[in-house]
Amino acid sequence: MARSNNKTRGNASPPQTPCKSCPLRQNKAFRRFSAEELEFMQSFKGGELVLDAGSTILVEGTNSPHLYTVLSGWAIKHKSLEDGRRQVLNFALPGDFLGLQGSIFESMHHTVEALTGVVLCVFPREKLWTLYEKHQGLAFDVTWLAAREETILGDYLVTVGQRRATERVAFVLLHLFRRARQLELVRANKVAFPFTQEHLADTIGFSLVHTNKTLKQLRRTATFKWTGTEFEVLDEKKLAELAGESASVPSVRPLI
Amino acid sequence: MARSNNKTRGNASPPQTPCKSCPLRQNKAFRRFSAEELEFMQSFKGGELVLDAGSTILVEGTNSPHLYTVLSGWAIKHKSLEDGRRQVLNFALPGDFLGLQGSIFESMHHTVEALTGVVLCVFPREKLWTLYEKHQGLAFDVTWLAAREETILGDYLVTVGQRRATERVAFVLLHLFRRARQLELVRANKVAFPFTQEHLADTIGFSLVHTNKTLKQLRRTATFKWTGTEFEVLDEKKLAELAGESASVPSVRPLI
DNA sequence: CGTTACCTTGAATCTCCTCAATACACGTGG
DNA sequence: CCACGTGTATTGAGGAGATTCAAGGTAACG
Repeated sequence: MARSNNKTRGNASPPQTPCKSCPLRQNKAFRRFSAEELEFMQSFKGGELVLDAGSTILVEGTNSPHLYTVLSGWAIKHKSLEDGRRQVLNFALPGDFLGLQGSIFESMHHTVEALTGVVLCVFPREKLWTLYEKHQGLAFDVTWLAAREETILGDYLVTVGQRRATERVAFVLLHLFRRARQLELVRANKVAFPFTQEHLADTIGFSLVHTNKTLKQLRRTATFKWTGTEFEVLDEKKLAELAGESASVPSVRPLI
Repeated sequence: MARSNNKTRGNASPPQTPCKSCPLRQNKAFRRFSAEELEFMQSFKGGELVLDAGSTILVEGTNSPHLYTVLSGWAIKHKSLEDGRRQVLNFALPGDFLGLQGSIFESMHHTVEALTGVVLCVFPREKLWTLYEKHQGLAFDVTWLAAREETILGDYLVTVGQRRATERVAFVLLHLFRRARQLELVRANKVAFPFTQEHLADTIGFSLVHTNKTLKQLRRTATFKWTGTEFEVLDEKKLAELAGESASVPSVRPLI
């Protein structure tokens, strides 16, 4: 279940990263932008926002004048019921785009919270329309990102609705591992997972206790280790089998 | 659980409906298109496809050269695991857009199946790019539709992950009732629901038997009637309370 | 060195699943 | 017309799976 953690501290205007030399764009997972596109992104970008772990980035039911791209760090998207039950919808990693719903509808339909310290690129949402008018390639990219989110939510819905306990845990852990690997966050099959068993429980729709017992059972398969923050995959093939079927992680993607 | 039903019969080129006089556009729920937009939609539209109930419209893992808009009828979007377990992701009603994933990724990530006879507007996907280039308003609409799908999937994920049995059933029934009402398919609080308890079970992540028993329990609240195909709401406020919290149905939407 | 956050485990209970049987409506072919 | 098969809805019984409650353990941090 959720805990309340409402601090939102952060620094505006830290040392800026020019889009041309964006560290994320070095990664082959992101499609190459043209010079004009990069120039536009630079003009679109209103600054950077640095937030501590635990900060709230966007709030369900409210509206932000900004769109964000995660430059570094992890965040979590979730929705809550009145009595405190909480469902994690998805995780946000570097390159992920946040706040589109607020620019399209009257308000956000979920909350986004930083799991680690994060650096966000900030875009004023009133310029989103300019992007559609002047850079159709980027407009298509925005649609791409929305469609990808839809795909992930669909995979998670299948997981929560149909998979059994060990499958659910294996599926989510492997999915996050593979996303992290695509972003070159994995070294020697190890990656820092900055979330707790409670986050995992709220992702797969189980209680914390049952999630813990399922993890205990899964550890006997010796397909992974997860101690403290470090997650290590020992037998990816077998873990993928335990997950039932793995979620697709597109190999090339846009970086708005 | 799923049954296999692979017939795909249909008639191409039936009497065509010109976009200008599209019956759906009479409905105030859809935003008004400019003359140029209507003209483009007319040129974008490649024809109409009429399919019987049970027909498969799009198949997970494959790719279709077409995009579709539902002109009339109901369809269901679902994903299956190898052993036959099936998760319904969403329902498609008139005005809903189908096949975007196939135009953005290598293939569809879910299957779409007609629940009733349906009439679909057919669009060649290679012209989607022209839409982005020439009609940014429509491009934004495509993004809007993708974001709306994301919102609904998020609501369903919360429902399956966190709500208890009666809440799940009430939530989905009310959500579909309200979507149907927006499309003027509801007369005297009654609407034809063209799906079975098995479809509902696969939507909320329960077995058919347990779904049936939950329905029996819910009927005692006298908030609705559901006999045969007809669904009638008797006490919407109370039903909404039983659902826990209702999903948003945007009041104005685009019709691609 | 106490507090806090997170992880772990056991016991009792309840929710939900599977299996199995029955009932009903409908359409098809004899 | 009736007999039969099929799809859907309903109900009971027994057991697997998940929840809640409760307690204890460990590492990090001031």
